[in-house]
Amino acid sequence: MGFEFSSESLPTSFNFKEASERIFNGWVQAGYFHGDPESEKPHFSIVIPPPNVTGALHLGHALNNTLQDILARMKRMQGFETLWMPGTDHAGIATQAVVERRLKEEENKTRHDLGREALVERIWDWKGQYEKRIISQLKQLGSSCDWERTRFTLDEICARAVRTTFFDLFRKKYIYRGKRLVNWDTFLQTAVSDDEVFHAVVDGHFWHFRYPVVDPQAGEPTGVTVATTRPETMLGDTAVAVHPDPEHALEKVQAELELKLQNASDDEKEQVQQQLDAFEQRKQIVLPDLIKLRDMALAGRKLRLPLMNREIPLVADQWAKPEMGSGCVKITPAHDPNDYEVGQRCGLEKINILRSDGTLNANAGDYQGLTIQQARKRVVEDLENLGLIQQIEDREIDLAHSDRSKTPIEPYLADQWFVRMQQLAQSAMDAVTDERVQIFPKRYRKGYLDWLGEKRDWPVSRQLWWGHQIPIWSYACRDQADLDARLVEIEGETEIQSGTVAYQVELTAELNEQSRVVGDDASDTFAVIHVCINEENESLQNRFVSQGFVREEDVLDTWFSSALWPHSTLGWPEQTAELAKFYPTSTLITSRDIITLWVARMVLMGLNNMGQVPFGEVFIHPKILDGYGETMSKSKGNGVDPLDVIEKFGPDALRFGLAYLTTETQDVRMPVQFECPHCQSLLDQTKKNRELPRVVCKNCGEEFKTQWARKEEDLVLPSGPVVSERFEVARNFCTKLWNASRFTLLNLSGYEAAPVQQQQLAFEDRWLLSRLSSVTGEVTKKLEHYGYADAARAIYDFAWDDFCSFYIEMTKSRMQDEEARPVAQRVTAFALDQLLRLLHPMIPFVTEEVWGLLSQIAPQRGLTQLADATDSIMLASWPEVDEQRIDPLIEQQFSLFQDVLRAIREIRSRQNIAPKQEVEFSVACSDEIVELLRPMDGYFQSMANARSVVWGQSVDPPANSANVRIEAIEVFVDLKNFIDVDAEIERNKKLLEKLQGQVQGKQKKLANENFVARAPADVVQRERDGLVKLEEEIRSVEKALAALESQN
RNA sequence: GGGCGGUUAGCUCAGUUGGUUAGAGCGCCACGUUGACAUCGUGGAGGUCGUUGGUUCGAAUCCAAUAUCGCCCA
Repeated sequence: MGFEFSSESLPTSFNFKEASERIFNGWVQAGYFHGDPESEKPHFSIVIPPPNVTGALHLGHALNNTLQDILARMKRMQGFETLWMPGTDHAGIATQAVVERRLKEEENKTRHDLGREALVERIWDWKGQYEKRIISQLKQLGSSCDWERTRFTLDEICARAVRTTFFDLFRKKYIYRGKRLVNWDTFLQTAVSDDEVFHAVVDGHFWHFRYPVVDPQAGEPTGVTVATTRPETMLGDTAVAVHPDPEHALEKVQAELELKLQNASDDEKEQVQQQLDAFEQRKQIVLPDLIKLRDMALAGRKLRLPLMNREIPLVADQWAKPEMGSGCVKITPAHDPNDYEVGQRCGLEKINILRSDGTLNANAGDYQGLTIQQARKRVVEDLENLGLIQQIEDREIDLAHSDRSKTPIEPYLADQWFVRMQQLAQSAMDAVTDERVQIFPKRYRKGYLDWLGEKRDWPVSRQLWWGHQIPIWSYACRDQADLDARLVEIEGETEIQSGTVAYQVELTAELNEQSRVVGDDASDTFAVIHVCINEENESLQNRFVSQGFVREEDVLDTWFSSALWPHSTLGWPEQTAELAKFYPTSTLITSRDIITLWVARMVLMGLNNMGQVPFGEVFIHPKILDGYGETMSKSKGNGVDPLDVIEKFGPDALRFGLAYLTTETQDVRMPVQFECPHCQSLLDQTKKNRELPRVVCKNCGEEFKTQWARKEEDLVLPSGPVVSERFEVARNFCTKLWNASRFTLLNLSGYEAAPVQQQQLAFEDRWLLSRLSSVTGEVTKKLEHYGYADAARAIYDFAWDDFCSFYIEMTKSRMQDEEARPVAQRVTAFALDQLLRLLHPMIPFVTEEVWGLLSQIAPQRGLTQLADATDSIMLASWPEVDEQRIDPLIEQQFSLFQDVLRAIREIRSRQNIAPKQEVEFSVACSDEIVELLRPMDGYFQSMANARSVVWGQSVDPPANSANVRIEAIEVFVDLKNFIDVDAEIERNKKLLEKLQGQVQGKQKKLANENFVARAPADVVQRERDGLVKLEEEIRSVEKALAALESQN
């Protein structure tokens, strides 16, 4: 006892720099983040979407993890045994590409110079560095992950899960090998997935050339014209296509144009008409030939492919667009995705002309060994010499580039392992359809279901060294006898019999039947035996190798291991206590761009391996865009580093700011600024200055460097971090909370805990407790349904407006009153206690700090039941709604008080009355309202420096007065000494005008027979009542106006 | 080309089942600093809800078309 805080001991803002690490380490050391599988409590578990180890975290990660942490912290307080499983992802291609690029830049070496083992070792080094950095970032954010359990998708536990899964799928015949057209990065010599490809428009050409018809009949065209942006691909052409029904196809296009003409505005009409005329003209010329060619195609006629001098068929296929070019199109199935489809439909050969390094192979004949660029030039020259080039157009081409190497992508036919999706996809669709997995917001269901509905087999091979190497050993058999002999041998293996090894036979003839690929490695293989081993077993593997089996070099798609994340991290395939306790996990929080790549695959793998969905709910959160609506990225220079935000505003502000922005429908636009290192002012980032190596501060004129600084003279400048002022709101809120807490702590001297009787409560106490209960309910409900922004707003408004602006202001006088003080202290301490708990999930650091301070001076708190404060706010229970305390009547009455107070303040302000100058006011209102408001007299004094004179039904306004009317209450402020009569007249006139406008609107509405007859009775009545009130109001304004004018 | 979402105050966003002449924060303007807080307080100005058409007694809200921006898929 006797302890008290002095204003000197409490600074006026929370020093997060000093406190954050101390507080966080305290939590870790106490083991509060640890999920106990032996616990009896119900579980709440969540797996982190593992950030990839390519680089540091950005603001999107900060958002993603803040949202998870908010839930985890709330659930812990609600009494759930909570596990938030952390970890990182190896991100195969992305990480390998980064390391390879550095290797090239710094040592001018390729991966082949280093070899597989050494490269992988380097990538592990990289991973070590970045994983550390990422985890440190997550911790600075306050993430309450169970750090002792941190996993990595390539660690031993995850590797075992991958191996077990792959073996299982292989045994079930869900894994098979096939050919597939992939996006080939000739620089990195690997396939890249579609989402690792970006498109860029480049200047190019469109070459038109002519293929002669073999033995043309009389009246037939002697050749066809085709066009391409990649002339060298003609070496791999296996057909030319013409539309099967050119007449109808053209009619359709014409009909569309005519429709467009009908609907076109006058400006556009002319243009559309021109298009239509040109179209008709073309049709006259092209159509007869196309019909002939179509007939020739159906008759099985051939063309002669120049340079290669081979015959290729003319085929009928809808891919040929009769309205474009000549209406015919060359088909290169092995080097174009659309042509590949045509090849499949028409049973064409697929001739691969490329080697993996981007040079041409033996199938390219004389052009073998050239690069693509060289071959392009030569092919064009040679065709030119043959007189077969008809036209060369300049054209902008949309060209696919590899995101990793920034070089153009070549479509390339490669051996790939696939996962058969038929059953797996169906199971994942069913899980969402029958709501075992619920996706929020609901609109994302459609994309998930549509994508899975295609049931496209999943190509899982990646031509990389960084990843889970595919556990398959293959043996190529020369002939049937060889195969038979091998099979006998294999069948004899004990491991085959015991089921730890499985095998498949791939007959080359069957494979060719499916894809008919002509490659440069065409061998005399008769069949291939693939063996898969269920777990790492060196001696067994060596045995197969000694028998001539060769291990598959490729590794698995990263998503294969991520797909197992919810159960692999818990120890599967081992039946661990963690798995039993925490699987299925409760929810998954992620971003929308990986719903298909990741979420869908986790569902189907979870079902396959565990027989249960991996999570019951999925929440898809917004994306963070910059002020121009562009996604943030380092390459644009508009990326905000969460650590810069933490440095400037603190972790709580970062978190609260992000939660405050997480609405259901919107992505988040976040205008970005540079922070000047010289004067700390913020400079708006523009599309221009975000690309500069140095920027001049508009405020102080000094220069600072950006991430683009390379030159010596730029590098010496101090750097200006990229931040966003959108976090100011949250930072100010944290400071506000801190200061409200500071006030409370300073006023708790002599606090003694004791139960508070209902009748001891002051009017404002009951009001605050009522509001607190409502807000508790709202915040809880919103957070439980991912309504982060709503929850943040509700608690923000309550803390700032209700608690600070009203409750604390009102307790100031009670705190000075010996008699009223104890109850005021108890209620304030309780309210602050509850407020801290509600805020803790969003702003954990400042709430923990205040919690500790509050517990020093008020170690026991409560209204009816006293309880000792827990050591940490993390151990405190989540506030419960006390229905008994919700009192709508009190809230309504309180808002009347607020209205009157606001009216007095408004009059003071518009009359420019100095705050120190006391005013007198009178209130005209019913007796009931007098009853209610009179006890608040002192608060009008303390909060508006106003003294009441008369209350009641018949109040004569003072001669010199200003008035405000609120519903049935009219407030008059006596202005004896300081009235600005003209201003007051002006204001009343303006008000009168507005009111008259409103009356007219209502009168018009009520005069409308349709409205009166058809609108619901209560709506009509409301209009009538409103009209009466307005008319009363007008009368009082007119009265006031008359009084004022008589003064003048 | 298909799907999804956005378009409300200078900026960033709310706006529940259609029902008084649309809200918040920031910014702006005015006034204010001897104790919780200038990272603050009090007050004020500011928008007719992208456009067009429709449904309705009544539309920011429902429907259709259209413009524009973003994302995903092809």
